[in-house]
Amino acid sequence: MTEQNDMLDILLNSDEKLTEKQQKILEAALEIFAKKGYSATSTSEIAKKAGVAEGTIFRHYKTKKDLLLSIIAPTMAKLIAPFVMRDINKVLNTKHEKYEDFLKAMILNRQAFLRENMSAFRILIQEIPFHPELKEQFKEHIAEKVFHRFQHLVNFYKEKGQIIELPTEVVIRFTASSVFGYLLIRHIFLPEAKWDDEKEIEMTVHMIMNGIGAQE
Amino acid sequence: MTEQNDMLDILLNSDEKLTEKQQKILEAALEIFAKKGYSATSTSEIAKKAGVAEGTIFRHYKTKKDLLLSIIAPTMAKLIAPFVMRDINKVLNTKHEKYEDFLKAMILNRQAFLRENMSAFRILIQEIPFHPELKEQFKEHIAEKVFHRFQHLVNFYKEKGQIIELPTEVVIRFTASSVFGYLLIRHIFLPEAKWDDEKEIEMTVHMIMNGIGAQE
Amino acid sequence: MTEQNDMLDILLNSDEKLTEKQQKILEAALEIFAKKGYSATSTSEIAKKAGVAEGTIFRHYKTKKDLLLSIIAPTMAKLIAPFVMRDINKVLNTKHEKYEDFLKAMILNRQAFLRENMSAFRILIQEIPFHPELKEQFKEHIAEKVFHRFQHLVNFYKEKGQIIELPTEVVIRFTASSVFGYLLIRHIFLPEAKWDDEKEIEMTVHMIMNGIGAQE
Amino acid sequence: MTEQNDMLDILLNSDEKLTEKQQKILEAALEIFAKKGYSATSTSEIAKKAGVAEGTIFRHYKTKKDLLLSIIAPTMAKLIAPFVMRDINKVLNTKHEKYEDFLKAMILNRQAFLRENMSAFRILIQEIPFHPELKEQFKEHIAEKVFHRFQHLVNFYKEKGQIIELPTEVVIRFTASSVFGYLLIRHIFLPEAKWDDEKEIEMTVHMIMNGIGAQE
DNA sequence: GATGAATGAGACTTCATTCAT
DNA sequence: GATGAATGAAGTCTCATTCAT
Repeated sequence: MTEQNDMLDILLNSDEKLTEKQQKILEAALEIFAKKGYSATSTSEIAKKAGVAEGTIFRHYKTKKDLLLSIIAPTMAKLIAPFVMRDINKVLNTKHEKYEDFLKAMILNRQAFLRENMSAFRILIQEIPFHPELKEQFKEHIAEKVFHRFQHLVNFYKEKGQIIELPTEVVIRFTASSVFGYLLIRHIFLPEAKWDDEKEIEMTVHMIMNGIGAQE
Repeated sequence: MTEQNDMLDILLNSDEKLTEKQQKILEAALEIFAKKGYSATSTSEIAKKAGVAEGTIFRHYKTKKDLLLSIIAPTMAKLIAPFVMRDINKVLNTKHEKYEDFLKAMILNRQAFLRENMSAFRILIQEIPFHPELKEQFKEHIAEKVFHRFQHLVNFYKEKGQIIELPTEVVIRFTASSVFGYLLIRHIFLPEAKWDDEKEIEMTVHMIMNGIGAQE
Repeated sequence: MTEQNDMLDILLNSDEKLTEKQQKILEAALEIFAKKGYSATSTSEIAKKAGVAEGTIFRHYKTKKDLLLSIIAPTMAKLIAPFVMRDINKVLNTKHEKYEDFLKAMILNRQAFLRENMSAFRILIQEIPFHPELKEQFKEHIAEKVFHRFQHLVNFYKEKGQIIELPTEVVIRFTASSVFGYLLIRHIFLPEAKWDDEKEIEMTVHMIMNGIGAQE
Repeated sequence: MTEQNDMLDILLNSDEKLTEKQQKILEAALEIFAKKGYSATSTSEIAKKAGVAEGTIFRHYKTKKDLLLSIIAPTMAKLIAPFVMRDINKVLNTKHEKYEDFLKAMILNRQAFLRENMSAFRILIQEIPFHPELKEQFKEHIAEKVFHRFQHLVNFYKEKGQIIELPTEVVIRFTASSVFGYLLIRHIFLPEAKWDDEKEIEMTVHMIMNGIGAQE
């Protein structure tokens, strides 16, 4: 309960109550962190791009790291929101009769999120390796929750006879790999190529289902 | 020819002709770069860990970036070596009757490499996003070569009727995602877990083959 | 016009709008550069003498060279100011009936300047040989302008029959050599000797006039 | 006596007994010191240009400063040689009936020297201001000797009635200024211009003689 | 709340010099 | 005699952060 409320807090509070300057700072940091990495970015550079004085940054964020967290924390939360908040966003719930349909819905939903949060997402995956606290936080609060939810889901579809008898974690890993593989290539490595998203997702889900689906 | 010789040069020259101190420097840099990232690592820290004077680093590597490249360049080369040097390493060649067998051989081969070059590999994937020249170099010299080789391979097995009629790049993406997904989780995210590699690879290849294999 | 305004800008802006610390830095740099030369002077030494943190220097002057230029540029400008700004400073204009009078006025005027800007002048002549851009700037923007003005002046007095028929540039070189010779020995080589400036200038001008003056 | 022998030593020893490497080092240092100044020149740069190892420099010259002195000391000596060694080089002796002839001979003689020792001469005048010992050495051992010799000369011609009644030091300063003025412009400031040396010297001497010569 | 001058620690790098080979 | 790897002090410059205005 409390945790979910924490999450809600983060989700609802972020992007609100922000001074215009604060907004500018966040935007500038977002852009530069994503491009050059946290360590290689100087606060003076952020200040310049944000059009504020150097001191102003530290009025709103006690330290440079604080600024990083102000970007990463809400992004983490939003990234996994659909998997955690069961009553709010029903898009990904077990309403779907088929694992296939669930996958499609999930990919579309998260792809939409990615599209609007590319920079923040980049920062998230680029910085996590360098900040043990972030890594820990990610594992404990994020990865495991999503993983558990997925376990339930996969088991659910297994019982329905839609997924073959492989260890659940293997199924999850395979599914996740295929999905992330597509999303990363699509949005990070070759974002400027022309993509027929619908068809690509279709094929991806198709291969996944072939890979782990039970013969009907 | 020349390109292959370049590659050979890099592969054979590296790790040789190195002063003892130089070796120490490389090892120290390798370790710290991997853990904290290039930008967050100071040359004084490297010097201390290597047990040399800070000036000594710059006798061997003109700049800090030079030191980074001295680690990354050979790693890139070795990483893709089996895909590029057709006559030397036959492990991955089309001698394999089945795509399945090829996949297994490749995974085992590259997994062995990863095991011995984890730190360098981490640095490679962690730093590429922050260094446009590296990114470019990676795309042009590395990714495309490997990709082309894979195209030939996949087409070869397609003609043999072992792979279903999906766009070649989709097949490659799917295969690569599944394989990298396994390797990353296995070696980067959860390296300390106990893994039955043989079985995991077995299952991974199995799922891939289900996903894209033609029904016999 | 524009050029004259540039010059005016430099002349009027310099020494104004300066922080107290900035002023201190300039003074310290001035003194040490003059004594030890630009290259042999360290920024830490300047900081210490100026009583500021070393970082403060670089807040005001992007580089050490910048600091040098902040000293040299205005000095160059002021040095030749009377020769360039015809309407402002009439001291050296052709109001003088005789070349002799013009010379005396000029020497006195520039000697006063030198007295108050010895260090900067030293730096100017000591550093120009080592900085090609300065040399170029000096030649193009300074030397030529002054030279042209002198050509007009000498021609003017030639037409008046006060100067014998030698090539104008030879007359200028001779005059300049004699004047600079006096000023350098007086202020640079033997500044601590006792000088009767009025008499020395009298004799110098006398010799110059004998050297190039027409017999009346 | 001893002093003259010292001088002789320097003159005769220099350029002899030099290893090939040593010669190379001297040449390299000469060139770079002249261009960039002593302080801004690194020993490694000299080593590179000389084609020797860094250590080799310090085998021959205990310190970098030693290397500088090895260039400057003989140059100083040679520069004033004709004024000091009365019996060896008679070119500039009082054999000349007229001050005018003496001047011409002297200018030609020293101009020849300058032409062959430009770099060393540049270093001499560029570095003296920054090295108090050099300045002292120059004043005591060089300037004064030459000055005294000149005093005798000027007095000699004064007595002959060839020079007007001005203080001897004024005459010397005026003569020296005119001569150096010519030589500096000719060889340092505008060396690439086309010069009719004979005519220029003619005019220069002419002006000097007008300036200080007695009417016959 | 916002500014930007000031800071001092520490970043990368260069340097003159030494010394084992 | 020559080398060049090694050094550590010192060089220039950047940085995150503070604080008086």
